[in-house]
Amino acid sequence: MPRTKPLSRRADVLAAARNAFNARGFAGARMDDIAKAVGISKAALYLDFPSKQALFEALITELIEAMLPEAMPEEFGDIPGEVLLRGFITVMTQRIMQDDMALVPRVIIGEGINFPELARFYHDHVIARGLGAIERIVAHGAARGEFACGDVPQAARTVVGGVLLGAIWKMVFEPVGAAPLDPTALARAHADTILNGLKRRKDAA
Amino acid sequence: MPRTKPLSRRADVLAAARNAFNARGFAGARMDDIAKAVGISKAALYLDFPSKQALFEALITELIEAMLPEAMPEEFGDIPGEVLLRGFITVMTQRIMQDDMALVPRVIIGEGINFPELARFYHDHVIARGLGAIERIVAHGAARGEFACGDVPQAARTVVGGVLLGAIWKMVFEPVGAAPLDPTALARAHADTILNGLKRRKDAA
DNA sequence: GATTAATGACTGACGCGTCAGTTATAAATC
DNA sequence: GATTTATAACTGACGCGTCAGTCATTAATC
Repeated sequence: MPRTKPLSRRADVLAAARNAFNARGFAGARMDDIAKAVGISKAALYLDFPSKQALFEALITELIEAMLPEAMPEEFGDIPGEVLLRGFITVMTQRIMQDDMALVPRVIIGEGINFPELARFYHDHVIARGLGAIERIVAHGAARGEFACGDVPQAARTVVGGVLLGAIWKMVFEPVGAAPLDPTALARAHADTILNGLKRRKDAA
Repeated sequence: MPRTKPLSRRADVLAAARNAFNARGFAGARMDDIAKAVGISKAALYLDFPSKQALFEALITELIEAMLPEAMPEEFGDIPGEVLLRGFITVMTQRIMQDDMALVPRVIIGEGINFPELARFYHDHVIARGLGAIERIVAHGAARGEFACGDVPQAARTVVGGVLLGAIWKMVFEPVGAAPLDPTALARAHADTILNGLKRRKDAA
């Protein structure tokens, strides 16, 4: 009927797809429902996306790209490692627990077997880059004499693990009754634990 | 009177189901394939399990129950908190990264939306109990003057997060090319980071 | 009237679950 | 121990609903 297609429609479709895949998973989501949510027919979806899988991959890829950390500076200069690490944890936590982003890790974990390219993409662009950034921060702190760390790569995994658990908590356990986690409080406490450790310090904190 | 069915068959079916759900997810797994793997007809499956969903739920529930930690002692006595925590992290990591167990967290995360009872069951019996045990250990260490911790519940999440990341790494990222993680090394380094923190200690470690 | 956006109706494939019918075995009977 | 009977275990084939993807057609615009 109408001839001009609104430029915003691709975004509308992706938003509806996000809701559908979020609520039912890839297999459970129906193209008809996505179309209905946008207010168009299912056939019109296929004018924008060649298949359900393509729509899903486009959605997740765009979400991942929107979540990517901006490039970190080459040199950290005089900034203390503690400041850098706290900042990184805070930003990462806030980003990954944002309402419209938290589904990404869950989807990657849940559907990664059926969509290995997505899992690899997420690993290469989010996980590996996040780990790399943390490793650089820790190395920077060690060079300044602030930090002492035996296994930097694994310490970076400890950092990422706590953040990831925040997203999983929000998406998997809160819906079934677990107490909500506040991203800010989580980030601060997580950073505290990782920086100071559990063992009592006889030196000044 | 009638012919008797082998007692081991239920276990065979569950093993085949584990392979199928592991490889293709709930929606992707086919009852026919599971039956074929066991060497019986699909209809025979329905003599043991009333539906695909029931089979899936039985499998995951039994896996969770097999993974449950034995009850912890009421009192920790004179055992140092560091020893308890290292031991707990090691056991937890080894258990969750075992070949036939690692699919459980992935499945809970991935299909939890469609199976809220399973998500709740896993939360209540694995996550909450694990967190509780860690909190008790940390509180024990704090009472002995070994530990100092501002936010015990969140510190427990930092511990669990690193372990969970190990399982996710193994199930999601290793299949797409990431370097394998050794559970023992992971557990030790994770415990090191959490106990000592990244900041250099002026006191003796 | 040519072109393009859009759709409702349709199809093909797939896979869960079912059922009428068969087979194997244990017990009862001779 | 041979024969019959009873019955649980098992199967092949198929019904049925669902849903991704297609197509003939309509309507708007130029």
